[in-house]
Amino acid sequence: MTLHDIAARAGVTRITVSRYLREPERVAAETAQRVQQAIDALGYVPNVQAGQLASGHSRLVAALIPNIGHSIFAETIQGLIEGLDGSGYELMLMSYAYSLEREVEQLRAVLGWHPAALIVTGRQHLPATHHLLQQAVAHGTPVFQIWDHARPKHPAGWVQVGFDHREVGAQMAEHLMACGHRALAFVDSGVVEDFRAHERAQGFVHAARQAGLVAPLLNANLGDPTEAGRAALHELRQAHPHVRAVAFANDQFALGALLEAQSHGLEVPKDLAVLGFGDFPLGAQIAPGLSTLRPPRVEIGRTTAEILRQRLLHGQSPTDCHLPCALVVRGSTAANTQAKV
Amino acid sequence: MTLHDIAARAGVTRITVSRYLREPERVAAETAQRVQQAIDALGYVPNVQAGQLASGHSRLVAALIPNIGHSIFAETIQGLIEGLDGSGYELMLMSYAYSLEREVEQLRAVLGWHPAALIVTGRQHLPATHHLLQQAVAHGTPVFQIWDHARPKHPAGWVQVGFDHREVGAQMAEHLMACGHRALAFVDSGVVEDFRAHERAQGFVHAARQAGLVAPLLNANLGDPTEAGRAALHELRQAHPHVRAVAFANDQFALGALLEAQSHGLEVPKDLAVLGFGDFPLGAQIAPGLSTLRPPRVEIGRTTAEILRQRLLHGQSPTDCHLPCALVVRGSTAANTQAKV
DNA sequence: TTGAAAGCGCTAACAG
DNA sequence: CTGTTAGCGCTTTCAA
Repeated sequence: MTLHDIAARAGVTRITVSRYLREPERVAAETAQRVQQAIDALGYVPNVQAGQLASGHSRLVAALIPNIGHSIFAETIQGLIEGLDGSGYELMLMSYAYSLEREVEQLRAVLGWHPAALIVTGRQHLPATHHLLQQAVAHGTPVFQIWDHARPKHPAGWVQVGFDHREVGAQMAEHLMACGHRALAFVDSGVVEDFRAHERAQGFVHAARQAGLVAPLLNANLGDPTEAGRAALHELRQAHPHVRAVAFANDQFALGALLEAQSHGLEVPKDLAVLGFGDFPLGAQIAPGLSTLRPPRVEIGRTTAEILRQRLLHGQSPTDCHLPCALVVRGSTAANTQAKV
Repeated sequence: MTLHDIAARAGVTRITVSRYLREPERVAAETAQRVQQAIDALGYVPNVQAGQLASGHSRLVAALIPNIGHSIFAETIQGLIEGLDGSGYELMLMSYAYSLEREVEQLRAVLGWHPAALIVTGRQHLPATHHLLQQAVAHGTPVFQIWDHARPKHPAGWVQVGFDHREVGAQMAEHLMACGHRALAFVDSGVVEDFRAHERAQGFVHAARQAGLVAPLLNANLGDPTEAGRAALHELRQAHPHVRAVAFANDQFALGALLEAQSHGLEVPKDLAVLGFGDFPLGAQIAPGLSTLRPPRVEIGRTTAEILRQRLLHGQSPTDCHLPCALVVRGSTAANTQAKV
């Protein structure tokens, strides 16, 4: 089923059908009608790949995501898809399970599809990845770095949509200090490639040091994150029994620690303040509610889609969008506080 | 950067380069080396779309998912991606937010890419969707229905990977009855298009009726599912105060209900047994642990990928894979029971 | 307003 | 083992 079949049935040539599909106003009304009838009758679906090959224009956007199973990224993807809906662009998703080697491979594979834009997560990649991205940019393909936003500003062609994770780490320390705490600690992710978690950790420790405090930094175990949070709290209480306020690289760790603390009879937040990151759904349901920083999960996807459309359709767009995290104070850091959302 | 450039640099013609890429053993070792050098030097990436157009073979798999944001589907996608990794096939993902109208549109859009296989969620679609899928099958494109498995068996070309949701509903009723309960109820999803939840509800009510019981059936509100679970329990206690065991369409509802029950001083499972579906991570962490049915989230993705590879590479494959749910008994239905996983 | 010719980058089939 | 010819389904440019 090709243009040819439609053309034959409508009594025109292929080019007229093609033109009707792309610029219907340039075809006589009466011809248009016959063509449309033929299309409907035969259930014609244009071959996108042939069209792209001939025109040199791609309608494909490729996104490289560390782990789609993580709900935090799943919502961003959902936002991306919704934002792209109706634009004519399709999304090709690659998930590399936090393996940077696989990221390069996936990038290589996807480049063969000649995507109109590339979306990558964060700023940290293997040199080979950077090299390929540079080439793509040089070739006119915009590259979006999402879930991150940091100075120094990247060169032209690159777009950042996200927030500064060091700054978020600092926000976390400042909130705990504002609650009156001086004995702080941070539990970082044990996944080496979770660079953004490490930046939050650094931001936290740095802010504490600025305030004259020394905040110990632990690494959570791999495996089930809630279990890891439990274990981390256990370890922390052995090694640093004086600590009264702990921030975690994510809410799952924090939740595990909260449950662990309670099961040992500690009162939260009186004996121990607990602060998470991510605003996962359950933090609002448990008692006490989990204080946390809420990243703009869906907004990152939607904004990226929006900038993408501007860029691809009109050639111009912002190169930069800072979407800050919101501090959500619940009971785990501030006694007698209503959920402030 | 095309085959031509590589060929020129290696002192051969395009076809030799093309052949080297696809059947390296059919090229002289010495030639192969020169070609490879040229490829490396110029950083050549073959144009997938041109190749597919010329060969008529597609290396694209399209998947239609109700909602990627739902972690339950996110893990299936992760499984799919992992299972497809290294096969040379790429995944194109479409999420239609449980809108069947959008599902048809997305299907239409993706058909233009001439995918090698289609993956759809469940068996229930608009007639237009069914029609298009039929056409695809008639054309030799296999269609996978995932997250569902039911008789009567579909015609050739279709593959089911999942489980029978009515059966799961029955399993839920049977577990509660085995715990000694006679006053049962089911809280179904309020999303009209969540057909699989409705099937679980029907299976539940049917199994209860077989046992001579009348189990009331409520619909949860839309919006935040944990809140909806809370509200549903409230409503249930007003309308059917005698009920002592409730099953829910998913764990989030169940969790909300569990928390609601506890906040009203009800003892779980003594005063009220609570059973969920999905085995979301938190059910194991809270006290009492949430009893639930665990669907093979990741396995559905992996198995689908496996069957897909068999089908696309060797032409033959099972047409059917039943992956049952596991009953996970924790404290919310059985007092003094260890988590049995 | 419509059509003819040429070609996008690659591969199939056959020939050498 | 390598090359030639033809063409995948569509779009571009130009001419009618």
